[in-house]
Amino acid sequence: MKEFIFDLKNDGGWKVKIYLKGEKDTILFDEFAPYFYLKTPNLGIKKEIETMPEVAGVEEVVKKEENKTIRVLKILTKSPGDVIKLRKDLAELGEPREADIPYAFRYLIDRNIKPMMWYDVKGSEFKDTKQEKHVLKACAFDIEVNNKRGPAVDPKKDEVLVIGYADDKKVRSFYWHEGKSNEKEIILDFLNEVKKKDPDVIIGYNSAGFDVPYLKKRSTVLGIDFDLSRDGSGIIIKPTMMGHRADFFGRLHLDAFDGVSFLSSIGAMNLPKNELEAVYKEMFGKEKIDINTAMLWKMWEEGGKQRETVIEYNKQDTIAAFEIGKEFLPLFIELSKITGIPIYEVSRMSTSQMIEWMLVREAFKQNILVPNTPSEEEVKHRMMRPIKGAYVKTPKEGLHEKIVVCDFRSLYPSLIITYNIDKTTLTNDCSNAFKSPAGHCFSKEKQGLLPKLLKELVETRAKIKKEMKKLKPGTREYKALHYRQWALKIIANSAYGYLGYARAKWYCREAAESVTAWGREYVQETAKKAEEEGFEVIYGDTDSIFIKLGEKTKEDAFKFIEKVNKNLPKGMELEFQGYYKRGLFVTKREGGAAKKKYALIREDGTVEIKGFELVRRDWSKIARETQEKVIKAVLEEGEPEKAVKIVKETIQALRNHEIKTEDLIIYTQVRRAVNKYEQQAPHVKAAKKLINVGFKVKAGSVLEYVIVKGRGSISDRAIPIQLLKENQEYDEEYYINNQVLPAAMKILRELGVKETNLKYKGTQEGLTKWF
DNA sequence: ATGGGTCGGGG
DNA sequence: GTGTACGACCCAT
Repeated sequence: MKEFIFDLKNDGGWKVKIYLKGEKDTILFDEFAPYFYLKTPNLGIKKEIETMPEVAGVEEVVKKEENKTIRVLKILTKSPGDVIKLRKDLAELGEPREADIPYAFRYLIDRNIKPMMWYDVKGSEFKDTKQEKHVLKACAFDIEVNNKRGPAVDPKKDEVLVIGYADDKKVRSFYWHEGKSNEKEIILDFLNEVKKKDPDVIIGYNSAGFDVPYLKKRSTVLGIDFDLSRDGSGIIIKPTMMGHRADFFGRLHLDAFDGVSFLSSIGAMNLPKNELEAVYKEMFGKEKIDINTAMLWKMWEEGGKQRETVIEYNKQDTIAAFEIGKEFLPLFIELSKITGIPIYEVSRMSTSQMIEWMLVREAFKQNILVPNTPSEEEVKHRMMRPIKGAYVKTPKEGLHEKIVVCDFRSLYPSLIITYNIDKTTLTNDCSNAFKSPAGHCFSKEKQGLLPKLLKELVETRAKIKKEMKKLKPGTREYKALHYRQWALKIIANSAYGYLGYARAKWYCREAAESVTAWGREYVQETAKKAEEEGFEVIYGDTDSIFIKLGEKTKEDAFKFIEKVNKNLPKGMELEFQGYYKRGLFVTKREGGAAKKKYALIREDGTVEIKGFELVRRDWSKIARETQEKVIKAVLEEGEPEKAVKIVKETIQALRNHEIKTEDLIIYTQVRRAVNKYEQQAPHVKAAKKLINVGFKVKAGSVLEYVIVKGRGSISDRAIPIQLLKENQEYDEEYYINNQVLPAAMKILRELGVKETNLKYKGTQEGLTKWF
């Protein structure tokens, strides 16, 4: 029967529990022995190890390490957990190896099978078969809870007010109706709705960090069994370094926030805040209602229209989470199929970790003994010695017109493949090797693990791109291929990062250094050629150069690109990236080095901004909005006059106290018990003020505060909005000097505008002193 | 300057 | 899971 692995977990002993989907859903229990290796000079200890109670058997096996053949002990254990114990107990007798590979991963690697790939499954035999499409049923949910006691909501005390549910056909709201239903019933109704739908995927937004753990704990208080699994095995919530993970067997818990974080981490999404409202707008261009969540309980208590607004807000959040989650699902499916890592794991993993698991798979195929993950000490040591990075040409500061940007297509992956750059090919013997500008040699004799992997990724992607050209954009087939090529691109582009990733098993400083050294050479060489051709090069970064056309035309630029390409090695290519009518370039003052900081405007008026964003939510809306307006005005006008006017008007409005409180709120989270802070930061003091009047503030609460006028430090004057009195005056000087001006000056400084020109009223004086 | 502390989403 | 992020920014020194 044609099936694919949708979920799997350790089921105790030597058993893997696998959720198979296909024509019908089945659960397969497959036998698999947990094991690890011991590299030891004394293979004779085999007999002694065999007598240990956790050991099920010991074999002497041959493995490859650093191109040599070695003999190691393969130790089979009675249960997966025994590996942890034994790797500690046996550390004195040798070096435990491959003892940190999760049981389910080990199973998938050793059986050479991947989740979401279709197989002809007979018993526990998996035979490759033609790929079919996945039909997965999805739904989303979102909860609102009573936050009357303050921002620290507690499932032991604060009731669930609304649960929103959405799938592709239906949207429902479960909420309190006095006299009609109670809290227990709305949770049961929600569970019932999920049971009826029997979804494969349950989507939420920060649902692993909040909604699922909250509902589970709240249900315990109410005496309900809150279970979303398909086999009654419950919900497993595990605290992690940051937030939680929440699993239920047989269904995928897709936290759309993980998807957003992932896209942010690879630079595919760049929002100041990854909050649902902003993400939804960015991805779908649609607005949704937003309420001040600190006031949610009040709106609820007021009833009538106010309560309806809360229900509508919840409904829209649920729909937004559903739509966002559905966008990520095909990407994660493809990443899972490529890497062989289950979807939930892949959705929470960095690209370096994905590369690592793919290398582990490749090493297994080649019978190579996998290197151990470095110790924390070694990680620190690696991080202390940064790798010399890419070439960044100090930009010619200020405004420029008529700019052509060209870049090398997949520069780093091309270099790794072309020069066989890898930990496993690094050699002192430079006779039959590529020698990098950094002075390291990489053997030509045998293809390295990473170059092999990368070549496959790049070639597969090229094939897919070719197939896509035959298809109509927008069709289902086209979309499926689009996600596959995207996933391949994401992984290929992170190969360089892996070489310099301090926690990597195949970390190789020399390799990483060589990639950037070759990269610098190609980019600098190209920039030089451009100047020889009479272009002015105003900026260059990693794999791109920005050239100013001046008296030349776009066609001249195309001819130049063609000329460069004639002299590049096979697999490398310079491409035209875009044309911009104007651009603002900045040299980051801090640290002295030139950094990625520019804003460009296209002919159609759209703006591309790099490096300016005020990314954190502890900047007020007024500061962020002013900065955005300033950038746009400068690029549109080509001079700072309009931007200066905008800033001055904002400052005047602040002085006149015309700015809404909403635009002044600074959001910061307290991450621990408030009395455990050493530094009395504004949000800590704000939290203390709340506690003093009886609000509960716990680790995890987000403080919303405004800096008001009065005595003492900024922290002393940070007032949580719950305690803000009507007509209480905000500290306009703080908002001018610590928020609006720093934000605006990040841009205007580059155009010679002085802070004093913006601050004081004399407009005429200011305008004459720009340059 | 540098290094240690803190943050992120949700209500 | 046989595992525990990470990069940006703050303040204090």
